Amino acid sequence: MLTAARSGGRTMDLFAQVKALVLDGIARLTAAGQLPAGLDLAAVTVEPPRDPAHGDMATNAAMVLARPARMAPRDIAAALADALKDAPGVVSAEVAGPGFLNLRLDPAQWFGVIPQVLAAGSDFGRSETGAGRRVNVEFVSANPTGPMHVGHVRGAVFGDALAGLLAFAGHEVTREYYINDGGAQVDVLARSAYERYREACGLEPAIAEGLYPGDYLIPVGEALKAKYGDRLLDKGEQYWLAEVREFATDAMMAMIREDLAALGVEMDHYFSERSLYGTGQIEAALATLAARGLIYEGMLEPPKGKLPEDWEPREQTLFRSTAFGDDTDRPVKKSDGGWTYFAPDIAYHFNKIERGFDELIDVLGADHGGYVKRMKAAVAALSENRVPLDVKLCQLVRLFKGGEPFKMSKRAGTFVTLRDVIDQVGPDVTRFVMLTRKNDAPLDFDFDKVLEQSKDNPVFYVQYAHARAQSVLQRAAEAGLATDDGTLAAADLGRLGAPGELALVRKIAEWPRQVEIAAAAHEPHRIAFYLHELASDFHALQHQGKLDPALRFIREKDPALSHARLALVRATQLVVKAGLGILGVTPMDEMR
RNA sequence: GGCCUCGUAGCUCAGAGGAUAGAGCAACCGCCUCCUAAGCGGUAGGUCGGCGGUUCGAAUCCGCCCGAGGUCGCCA
Repeated sequence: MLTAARSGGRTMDLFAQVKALVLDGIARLTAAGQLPAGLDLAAVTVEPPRDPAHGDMATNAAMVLARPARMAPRDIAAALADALKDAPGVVSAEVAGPGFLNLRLDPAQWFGVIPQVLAAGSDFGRSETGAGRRVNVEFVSANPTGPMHVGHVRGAVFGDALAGLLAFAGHEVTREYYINDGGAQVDVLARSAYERYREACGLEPAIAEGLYPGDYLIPVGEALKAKYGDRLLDKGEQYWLAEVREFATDAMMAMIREDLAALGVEMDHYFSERSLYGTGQIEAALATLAARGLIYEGMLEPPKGKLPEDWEPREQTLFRSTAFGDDTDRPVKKSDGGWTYFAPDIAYHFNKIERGFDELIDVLGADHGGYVKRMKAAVAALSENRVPLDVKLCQLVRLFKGGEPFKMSKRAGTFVTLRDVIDQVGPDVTRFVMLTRKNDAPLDFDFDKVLEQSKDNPVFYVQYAHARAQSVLQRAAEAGLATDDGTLAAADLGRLGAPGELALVRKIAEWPRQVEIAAAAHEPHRIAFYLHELASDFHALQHQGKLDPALRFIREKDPALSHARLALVRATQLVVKAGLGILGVTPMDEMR
């Protein structure tokens, strides 16, 4: 069974295979009457034990089944051990602790992963768990009123890596950007651009308080002059506002797309908030809710504690989000009759649902935390609980330089844009560092430390593993050894078995499992941490060769052994490459 | 005051309900005639914020406190 390592052309997870063995063992015990029928096996897991001394894999089956089976856990474990001890690939099965069953595998099972990796290349670890599921990942969605600043970078990187991760796990993924071009902020943008237009026409710009003062609007003003000449001068706002707004918004979006491209992010779809207005889509979404009795005219309780100064009770149009777990119902109309931000957002999510996505993910800044419940409520209501919405909140990035906090201030001109970051440290470093923390933990970003070329810097540590593998393969080729994947895949892996080699191949074998765990949890940072561990095992093994030449990868007098070890090196490199690929980081072949 | 996120080694952080809680940095002790020392090994370091509860088993799930940040009708 364990040698049937592939299924449907895709590599299978060794842990999944062993779990299948365990489940098969349970089935045989059940058939033999040693276990009652109808047991729920959902909680049975097969995992690498924390302590390697406990064996290769451990299952909790006996402890999970003890209560429903009304048996002592160690008795179940003993029976299961007996059923599994002769299973193919299993060397021993021992009962331990409160009822763990520790399994030891023939090392050949572990090393058998290597040819799978070589055959699949950097596709090794791709999963089918998401097959047939369409996921929409909405991220960045920065207001189209200026260039992207550093605060947007984390969300951009996180969303893109999450999308890559889900795609690797078999989902059909759409990366989407919601353009907030429907609110008052784009009118402000238009007025700001208009002043720059006046400036381009030789007049003194009047950039009042509240307008956007940034230099990036100067070329927009010049472009407006090129397009309109002086036709917009001395005209009332109603004359030019809509046109200038569209022109400026387009210019801002062009700039943002360039920013994203510099970071290596490419969206599949840009969705304009404005396109929801005047097309009946907001009304239709709210009508859908109204038809379910979820829209009503009513009065809201004032918030607890300190009241806003201008609070006065008012009847307004409300969405009954409390029916879906929100703390209070939420207004969809402002007092002037216009929509609140929430209304088009409801329509936008309704649109996503109607496009047929099976799952929605919104990546937002932590300051939007208060928005999560109502949006989940809206999606649950609109999809009748069919489509889950997961909202991932990204915490702040704290900037440092040389260990000192880096104060940002628009006024002082120390406003840090995404471009500033990319220009200084490059997209690969930026991306990797942003992914070395959970999304909901704050992150420190030190311009000096992230560029440090040492093991203290996880980016270089992982990159170096890839480069070092490349260097070893290069050396081998220079020594006259064949290093193509076909030759390596055919190597006699029975020659492997040193402790460091086993540790490394075990880590490689964990890759498909890590992908599935990370994808299920929507946590790309797990990939970054896994890569660091993999790199560590590889660097350690490489170092063994320094202490004992017999353990070097390249043994010129023993080509067969060299090929086996080079196969391991190459497999490591391919997994590093695959992992970096998910994170959107370019693997380096050389780092001198 | 309500809600959200967080609280793990001196520091920065991992940790799908599993066994004696891990990694990096900092500290201390070592390792290059050598496939990249841009690296590797060892020592030391903990009432997992606190108290209860659920469970065979809790850093993990639930409740209540304490602390940090965010947020709270007509901003997006």
